[in-house]
Amino acid sequence: MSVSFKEKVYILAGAIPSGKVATYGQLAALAGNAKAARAVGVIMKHNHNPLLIPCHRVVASNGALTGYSLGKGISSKKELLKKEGVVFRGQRVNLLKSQWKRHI
DNA sequence: ATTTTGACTTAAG
DNA sequence: GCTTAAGCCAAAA
Repeated sequence: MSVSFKEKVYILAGAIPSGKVATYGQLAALAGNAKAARAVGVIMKHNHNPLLIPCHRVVASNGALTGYSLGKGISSKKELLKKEGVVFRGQRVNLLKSQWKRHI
């Protein structure tokens, strides 16, 4: 393959529209390996393009906000998502309404 | 080349 | 709903 797994993840992450969120597992699956969700997390942490890669739109499968390397971390991430219109259910994101569904 | 790590996920109690 | 345990993968050291 021409592009590495992480490059696909970057591309996919960058394709997440505003107001929507995707799970690590989802990105991993779209990137080619549904079981590489962990790797996706590591990649996100190591990412160096926060402007091109809205990693704040990537959440855990249960809708919880796990990590964030910018601002105040989770707090900043949550506020940012809220601002974008993502539906929150308390401390977690309502994936039923705000999960990004890629147009196959 | 090998080992460690980590922003995950699912299953079970 | 929360905690514990185990599985699985790619990237970094």
